[in-house]
Amino acid sequence: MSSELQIFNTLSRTKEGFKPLNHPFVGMYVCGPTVYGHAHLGHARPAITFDIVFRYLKHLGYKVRYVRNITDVGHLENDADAGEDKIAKKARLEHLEPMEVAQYFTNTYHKNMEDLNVLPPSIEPLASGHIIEQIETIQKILDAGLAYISNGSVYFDVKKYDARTHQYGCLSGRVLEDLLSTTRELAGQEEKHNTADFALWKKASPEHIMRWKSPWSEGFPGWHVECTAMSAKYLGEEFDIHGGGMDLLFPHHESEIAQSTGVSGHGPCRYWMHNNMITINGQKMGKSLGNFITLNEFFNGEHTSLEKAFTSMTIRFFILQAHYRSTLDFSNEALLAAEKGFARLMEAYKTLQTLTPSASSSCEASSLKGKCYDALNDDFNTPIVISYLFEATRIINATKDGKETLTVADIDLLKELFNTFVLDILGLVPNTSSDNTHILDKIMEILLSIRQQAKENKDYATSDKIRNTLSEIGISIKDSKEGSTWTLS
RNA sequence: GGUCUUGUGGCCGAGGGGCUAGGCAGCGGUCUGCAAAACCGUGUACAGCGGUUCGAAUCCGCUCGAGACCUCCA
Repeated sequence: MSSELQIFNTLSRTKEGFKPLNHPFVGMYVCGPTVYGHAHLGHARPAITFDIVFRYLKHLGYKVRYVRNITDVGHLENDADAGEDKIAKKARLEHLEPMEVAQYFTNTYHKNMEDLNVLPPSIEPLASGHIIEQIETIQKILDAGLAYISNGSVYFDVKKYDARTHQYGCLSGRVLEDLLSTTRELAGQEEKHNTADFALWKKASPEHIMRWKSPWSEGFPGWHVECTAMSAKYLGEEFDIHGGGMDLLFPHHESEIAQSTGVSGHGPCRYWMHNNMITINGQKMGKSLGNFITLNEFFNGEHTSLEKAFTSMTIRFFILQAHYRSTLDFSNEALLAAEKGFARLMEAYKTLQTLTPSASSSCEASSLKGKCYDALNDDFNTPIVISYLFEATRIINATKDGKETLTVADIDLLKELFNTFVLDILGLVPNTSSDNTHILDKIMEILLSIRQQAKENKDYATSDKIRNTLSEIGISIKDSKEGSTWTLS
């Protein structure tokens, strides 16, 4: 490859060459889901974005430790139940143990991720399993004089922190004075010195069921400490990449920087990466807006705004067709287009295995590999990679039709291109129907030979009946000079 | 109101001072019993108005539109 990996760092708002702190090791932390609901399309974006980062860094030979947390405690709700944990609320409504709810949605999240071919992270720590570490982190911030205790709760003193020229707002581009004047007044804020201060520890109200003992009160950790405590525990006080959705930029990641700096004197990582949002009718798909479609609904088609079910690979391909820092607008039409495009790509992969080599190549296939590396090195530009893969697709199809020729070496090069980029790095795999594939293969072989016989006898009623009936159950037949092939849609 | 981002052909989306992005859809053809697929050909696209420049979709300014964050959110 001719270029080096460049990563867009939110902190500097520029692309920077990637240099790991301890070559060849790379530490990466990504904010995972809060497990109080089914994962929706929005959740698939960071998962797939950082799956690509994870896969590509490993492909480049780095030894990556990828930590992605599960938030099963600590997020406050902004409604009548203020102060009550989201997970606890759901549990009370359904008469379940909070941990039962968390476990249930963790399980479905894992299933969804597996379907999307998202590799599991190296470590997936639970917030509830790291209360002690969070208490220790809070204590260190108190010792540094950057937090105060108020009525059993502990708050981060943003003004004091900022006064030490640490610049609260360096990541999100905010100015503390503006924050102090624009932060909305909410109920239960009288414990804070300033509205911009954020909770490190919250004293639990009597009805709050998720609670732990601490030096300050029986309660639960605040919104942002878990990531600071767990990333430091598994990746050290400074690591390479911290990722998450753009909506977490402020206040979550800004506060993480403040907490880390309070503990160690510097921010937690070298590179901050943020994926953009998936929109629906131009608006962010999110829980609070109620305009989200869960991944399960995509897979089974049971949602009013979906015309049909879509496979997990269509979703993955759809997401990879846009750059991770751009918004991506969902619509049936866009997804249908992704579905067809993906099918064409996978069809070419299949065709590639059956190509007959020639003595010379009539087209230029050898430069594609380098171009794909260049695209990935340019801040993981997957849409550009895909455009080159379609160029390869055109060459493959034309060669099959006898309009272009390829040498054995070039065919091998294209096979390597597909194996490396499509399968390994982009993580796109052919849709598989079941474990009975080989049986299906045999049955189809028989059906196609009967149909061929019928065609030769000009018994088109029979041949069409076979084709149409198969089409109804999702198997499409393609006829060519060499015979008929079939695909599962 | 503050901070940040953004406006590309019917749709989704790259790119980003002079070089065809790509996919889907459409149209015309080749092939085919028919269809599908595949292949070939096919598009006055860069919100508007000014400015800088030999040259702007790309840089700058203004106008208009959209979004994100400021409150849990991927």
